[in-house]
Amino acid sequence: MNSARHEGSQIQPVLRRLSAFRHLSECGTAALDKAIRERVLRAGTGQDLICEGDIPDRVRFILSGWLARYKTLEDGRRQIVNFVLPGDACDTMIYLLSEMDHSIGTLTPVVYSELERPQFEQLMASDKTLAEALWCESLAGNAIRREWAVNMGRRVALERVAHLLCEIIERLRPVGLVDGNSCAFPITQMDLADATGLSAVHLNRTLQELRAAGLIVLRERVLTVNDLDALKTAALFNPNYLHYVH
Amino acid sequence: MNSARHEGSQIQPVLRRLSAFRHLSECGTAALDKAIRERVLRAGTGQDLICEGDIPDRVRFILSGWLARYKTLEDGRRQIVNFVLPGDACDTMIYLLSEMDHSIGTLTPVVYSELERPQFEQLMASDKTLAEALWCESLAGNAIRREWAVNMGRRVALERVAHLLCEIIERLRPVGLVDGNSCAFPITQMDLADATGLSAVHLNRTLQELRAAGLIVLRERVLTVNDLDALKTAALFNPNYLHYVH
DNA sequence: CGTTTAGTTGACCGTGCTCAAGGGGCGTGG
DNA sequence: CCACGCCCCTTGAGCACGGTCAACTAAACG
Repeated sequence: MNSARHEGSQIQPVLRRLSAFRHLSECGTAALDKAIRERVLRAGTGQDLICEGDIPDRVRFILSGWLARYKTLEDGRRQIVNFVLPGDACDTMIYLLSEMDHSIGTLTPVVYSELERPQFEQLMASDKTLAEALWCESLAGNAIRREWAVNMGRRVALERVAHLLCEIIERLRPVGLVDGNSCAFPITQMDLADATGLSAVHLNRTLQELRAAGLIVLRERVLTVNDLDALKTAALFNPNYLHYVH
Repeated sequence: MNSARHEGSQIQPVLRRLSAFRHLSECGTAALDKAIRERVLRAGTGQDLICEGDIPDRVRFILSGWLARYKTLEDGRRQIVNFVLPGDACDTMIYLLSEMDHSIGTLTPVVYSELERPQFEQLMASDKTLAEALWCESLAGNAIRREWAVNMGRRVALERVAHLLCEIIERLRPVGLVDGNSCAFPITQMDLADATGLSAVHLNRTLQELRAAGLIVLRERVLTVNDLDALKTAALFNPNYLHYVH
């Protein structure tokens, strides 16, 4: 997370992520670049960018760090319904809704850019491929949520955790955050538990099972997967739902 | 399901559903009406409108009947990731993606309208409030999927089934398919099980628990809920995620 | 009238949860 | 510099929620 020092140059993840959906024209790239640099902010771990019940009036792009969309039940049970990773947008057109139905909070220190509605609409109007890429990003987010429903409804704990790890790796790869077989993995087991619908205790045991099977190495906030195909097989992972074109 | 006899007049559900998000102008209503009547089709129970892997090239509006979005794992486990009810669209802008990541199949006989991409884009361009309503519909579908993640991850069987029933009622109500305390409920327990991530046996027992508690009456394909507030309390149901404006 | 599909019930079992305790790393304050 | 507290991870024991397998009934259907 050393991005804070030169945040102006940290648009890379967004460009790389959107490029996974559409080849961006120079004009679109320039417009995006300019809009994002306009207002770069940062937040520490455990802060909410926006809460359930708030009125959404702006769109954000994540430049570095991990966040979670989550909902909390009255009695405290928390469910993470999506991770938000560098390059992701949250959310295209969200200001059309009158109220947030979930919260978005940081799991690590985060650097992000904020666009007010008029700026964002201007951006969408500036370039057709850029607009399409943003729509695709939104549709792909939808698809991820569908896959999570399958994950929680029909996969057992081991498959479920393996699947989530495969997804994270395949989402980090196009934004350049996977180095060989490893990637930074800055979140806690509690976060993973809340994302998989498991208890923290059982999540811990499931990770140990994955380690014992030689499928993952996870320590000191670094995830290493030496045989990704084996992990994908264990997870029944099919990457089609990520909708990358290249 | 007697809609087949006079399908030309069955645009009501779509109008009513979109009106829940934005007041539609006369011009928008007329354009929508015209576009939908152009090509009305029907399908029997158990047919797929589109399958995982297919290339999406058109948008559909459901005029009557229930469908499910679902995914199937290699070993046959099925998960319904969403119900598609009368008035729903599937899906705004879907043709931007190169391949379907899930299937959409009928659970009952269905009457629907199909729009090719150019027609749909023309429709979106014809009226601003209509376009916004369609976007809201899409964003609300997103929100429903988030709530499902909470449902499957953090609610126990009884709460989970109760929550799904509350959601269905609150989605059927604005399209005029709730009559007093009752609505047609044309799907099987197997479908409900696949939607809640439960086994068919346990779903059956959970329904009986809800019946024994006096929370629901479900027989002969009709669901009656005499005390909806009690059911909502049991489900920890908060309707904010449906994003209805009126 | 036979066959299929949907719903129901029982018995048994296993995955994953709860409760509880303890260890290690790290930051903070005395 | 050390003590303390906090957060995160780990482990054990017991149990319950929900799954699996199997049989049976009732209704729908051809």
